[in-house]
Amino acid sequence: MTQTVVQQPTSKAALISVSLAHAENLCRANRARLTPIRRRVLETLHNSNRPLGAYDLAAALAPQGRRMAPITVYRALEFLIEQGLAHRLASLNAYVASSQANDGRGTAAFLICEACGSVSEVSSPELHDAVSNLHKSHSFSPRARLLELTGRCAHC
Amino acid sequence: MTQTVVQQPTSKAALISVSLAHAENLCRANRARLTPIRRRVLETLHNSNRPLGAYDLAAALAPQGRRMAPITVYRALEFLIEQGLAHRLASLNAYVASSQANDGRGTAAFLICEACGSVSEVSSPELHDAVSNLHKSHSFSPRARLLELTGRCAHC
DNA sequence: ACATATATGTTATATAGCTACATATTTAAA
DNA sequence: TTTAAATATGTAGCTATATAACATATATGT
Ligand SMILES: [Zn+2]
Ligand SMILES: [Zn+2]
Ligand SMILES: [Zn+2]
Ligand SMILES: [Zn+2]
Repeated sequence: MTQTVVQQPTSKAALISVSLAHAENLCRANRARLTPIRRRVLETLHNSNRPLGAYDLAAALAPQGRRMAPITVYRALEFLIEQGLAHRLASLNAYVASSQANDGRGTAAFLICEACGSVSEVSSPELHDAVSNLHKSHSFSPRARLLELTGRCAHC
Repeated sequence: MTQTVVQQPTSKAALISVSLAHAENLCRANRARLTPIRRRVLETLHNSNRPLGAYDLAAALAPQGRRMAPITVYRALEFLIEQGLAHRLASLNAYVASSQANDGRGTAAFLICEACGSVSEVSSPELHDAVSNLHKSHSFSPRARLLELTGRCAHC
């Protein structure tokens, strides 16, 4: 009996369309509106293999030579970040799409490669606990966490 | 036999002068030059009970109405950060003097209170290990760590 | 005293993010 | 299904943060 090995849809395009579908669902569930502009910003972030600045996005989202008004991009980013669909990297003044892989795994950190510019979102229960204990031991009520580690990735 | 309880020099002014003396020693050891400008920037940071922006420093360091050239402040900050005497808080675009208390205790994090603006530099071996393991498990060579936790402090 | 490296002064510019207010679109109520 | 309210976008100008480029001054080592 022969077995057919089906190629899983792991191409970049396929992964992105999965992410966008997830975003649609999430927003529907939250009664939040993933408008065309917001969707295009998210899509552009997913299509990029490195973080994009707000003005990069503004340029990417307008036709040749022109550029979308920066405020429009900032408003879309604010929405996406609120929904947990994107992150701001404070050390780069740039933005990335959230990785599905890290959903609901608690405290996430970003590994930022200075050589190739790539960023990966990672987490560990150990890290989550350490941060959590740090809060507790200082009676600090957390709202936002910013964990960015800069250096060289495995490949560089 | 009577015992004289000597008041320890724990006033703010005394603590600051200890910190500045430490800075002098450190720079001497590193053959780095703690020039008057750099020293004044560091002193101003120590005198503040909250982080200061570069332009705040520029205003504070020039006589009434005038302001030091921003680039001068940025150059001084760059020096202080290189020497480990100050930190940049990326989530605030602001700067703080390093706490002596955290010297050589590995990875430090900052607890930033949104209500009162205070910042404390904290650490734990647990946090240090968690970050360290995260690096290792992703074959990532770290250079800089950015750990900022925003919320409400014990007092607020 | 000289040469070199380091630090500061001066001016202009780049980059990032936001305010204010008008218009359009969507949603919910009447 | 009008109407009203809430939400989103357009447009213009502005504020805040950070750096580039080049000249001058000061310190350091020979
Ligand atoms: Zn995420
Ligand atoms: Zn890399
Ligand atoms: Zn420190
Ligand atoms: Zn507080």
